[in-house]
Amino acid sequence: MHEESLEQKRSQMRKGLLEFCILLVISEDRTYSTDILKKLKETDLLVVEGTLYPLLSRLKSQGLVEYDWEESKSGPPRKYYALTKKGKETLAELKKTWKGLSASISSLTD
Amino acid sequence: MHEESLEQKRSQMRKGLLEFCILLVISEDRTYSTDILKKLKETDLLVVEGTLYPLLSRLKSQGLVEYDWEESKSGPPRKYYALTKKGKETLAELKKTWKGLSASISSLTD
DNA sequence: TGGTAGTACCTTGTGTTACAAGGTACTAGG
DNA sequence: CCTAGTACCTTGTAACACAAGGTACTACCA
Repeated sequence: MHEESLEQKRSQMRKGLLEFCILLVISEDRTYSTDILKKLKETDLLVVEGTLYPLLSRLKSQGLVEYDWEESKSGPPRKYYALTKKGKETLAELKKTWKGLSASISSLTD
Repeated sequence: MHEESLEQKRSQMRKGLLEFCILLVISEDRTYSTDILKKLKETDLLVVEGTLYPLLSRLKSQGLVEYDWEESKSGPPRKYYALTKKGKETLAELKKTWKGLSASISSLTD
């Protein structure tokens, strides 16, 4: 409510792009959650654990990503995620959508 | 659910940008709902009435837009919307956010 | 041995919101 | 006066990000 509406709108803008960005990050290299969080913070897309875990599960159950367990020297084992074939195809489509969208909006912002 | 997930992701991408785009459209010129819907369709951002009306009410109650009634020759009177001072300020901030975001994502898509 | 810190996984509850569907009411033309 | 076109709005539903809380593994050290 109240006067945090600007920040609320900002996070709303990020929201819709989240899933897309996570697919992008995973497509670069197999990674696990903490790493993903770190990379997204670097690119201005704040996410928290409570958002990321359910999202990864969703992508898994949609067959877009898969994971392997890997031991860690500094704690419990990690789930390393990678895109499946279907995930790569979906990502390619989303990139097109993104290009179209960002072009449309850029034309409005002038 | 099932295999509409691509389209679902697409619409999810559009979602977060919707409010921003509506502010953009209104900033160009005072308009009313049907006109807004038309313009958004031209730029790939599909919206429906059931989404737009509550959204406009929300923007109104946040003090970002205001409206005047205007008679129409082809039906009931229309609410013509325009940005308030606060709306313009907010939009300027959102434009910055958009620039940052789109730059970040573009750097990932290469 | 057992206590603390760090890391990693996951779940539950809440509020927001887009959308589908349905509803009211005004104008104009036949 | 009845239909078509236009414009406004509401209700119910499902998805989703986030906050908060929880479990469990490793390593270090007293």
